Amino acid sequence: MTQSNETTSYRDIKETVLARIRSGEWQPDSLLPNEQDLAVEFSCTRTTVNRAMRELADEGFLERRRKAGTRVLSAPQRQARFTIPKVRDEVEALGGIYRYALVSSVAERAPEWLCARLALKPDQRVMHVRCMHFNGNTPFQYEDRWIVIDSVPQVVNADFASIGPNEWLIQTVPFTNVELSFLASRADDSVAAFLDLPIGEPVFTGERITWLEGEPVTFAKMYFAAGYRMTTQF
Amino acid sequence: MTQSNETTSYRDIKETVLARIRSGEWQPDSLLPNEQDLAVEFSCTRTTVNRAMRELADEGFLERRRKAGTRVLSAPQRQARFTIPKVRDEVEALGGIYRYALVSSVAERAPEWLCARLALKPDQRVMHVRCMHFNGNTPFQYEDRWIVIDSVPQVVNADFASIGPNEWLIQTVPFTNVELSFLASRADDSVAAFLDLPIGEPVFTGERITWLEGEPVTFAKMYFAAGYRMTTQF
DNA sequence: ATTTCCATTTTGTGTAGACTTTAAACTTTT
DNA sequence: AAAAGTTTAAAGTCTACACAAAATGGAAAT
Repeated sequence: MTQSNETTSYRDIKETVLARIRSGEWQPDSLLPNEQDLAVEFSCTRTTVNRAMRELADEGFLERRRKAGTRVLSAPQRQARFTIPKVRDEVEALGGIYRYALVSSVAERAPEWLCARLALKPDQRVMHVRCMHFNGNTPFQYEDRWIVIDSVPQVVNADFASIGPNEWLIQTVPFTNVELSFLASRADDSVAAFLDLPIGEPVFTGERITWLEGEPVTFAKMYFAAGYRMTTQF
Repeated sequence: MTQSNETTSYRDIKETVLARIRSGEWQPDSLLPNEQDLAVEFSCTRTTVNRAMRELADEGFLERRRKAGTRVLSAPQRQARFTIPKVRDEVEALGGIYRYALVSSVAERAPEWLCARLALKPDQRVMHVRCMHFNGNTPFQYEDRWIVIDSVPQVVNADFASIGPNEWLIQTVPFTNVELSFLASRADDSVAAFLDLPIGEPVFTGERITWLEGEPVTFAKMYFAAGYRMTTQF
């Protein structure tokens, strides 16, 4: 059969299902008709229904289990998707001019807390890079980063005066796993100085750990300037 | 033809493609073979290749355009997905015992800043609910929330002494749009008192605005206890 | 009453093929 | 050249059907 312009598409099905959930016709926890029945109702194939339902499940509205069927999630486990842009893009999206400055770049023995955090051997060496990201002349982010030399030997030759460690890493090593955290920390004297804040001021802070096939690659702390907020819509 | 146990599945294709990207075989910005050719290479149908590539594009690794083909994204626009659990679930996931306490619940005229934030008419009335969420006896989150009465008339009869406003809203009104922000704020005297912190301490703070088909429903500020961090892995 | 095992149901994924939509690339006209 | 129209390649989506895999619910065995 051919796909006429009156076909029910998987998009239509998604919308209809969502509408039924919102209207209360399909209550939370209730079991939905199976795919075959829905295919009949929407007069399309099961394949099309399957795609619609699969996507709704991916998006966190439904829960599906073989044999058990599909049910409406009671607490719509809606997930916020935060895009993690590169600082440069973030600044430029604000209409600002991105500027980068290296503060320091030293090879050193990994401090104890870092060994614990990344499961490093006691004497492993790391490259410790500190740098600033500006929006024009205004501090935007202060970055404090450690890169595991054993995992990325080329790092000893990298020129972090001309390129930020994040951009360098992205184009140099791939990664397979990331752990990303956000928290509120207080500005210690160096953070305060770099971000031009009073000491003790609240600072929105990100921490990022990156691995490549189980090998720790880098740990970064990112301190954002006053007033920063991370926002998403869905 | 039937699906033997030696079939290449869309998962295999995804893995292979990712591996090729990581190994550098397929450079950023380079154009990939078209679906038909890949189907031949993987000896499967185009349908299967399509699913693999579509998902990789959804996940932010590829960019696809009709006629133009599929290319590797240079800056893998990886998105972090934070699940936004209900406080109760979050506390229970920590192995704690969730306890809830109402602080106050008053109907009032929306303050000016809120009118601006939610695009309310000057004299619209809102229900102002303040409450605490505990992990055992330890403060976990202080919630300061406003609910637009015109959008949710039933709210005037809700008993927020026995159920938290968030749980009540979830089971009462659906929503279509959400804006969620996170920031670091400083504890003012009331936040400090509720969370048992010194005044001025950094507090990880969430703000959530919810709409139903364009109508503003609620604005919530969530102040998290000291040491809170929001984490995700991918 | 409890555990083990099995049939059955429901989703998951694949094949094969066709039509649709988009937009890049080419061609013609102005 | 620049604009407008045309061709065409690639992804997007649907049909129709088949077999696979999981897990539930009940039957059988302990």
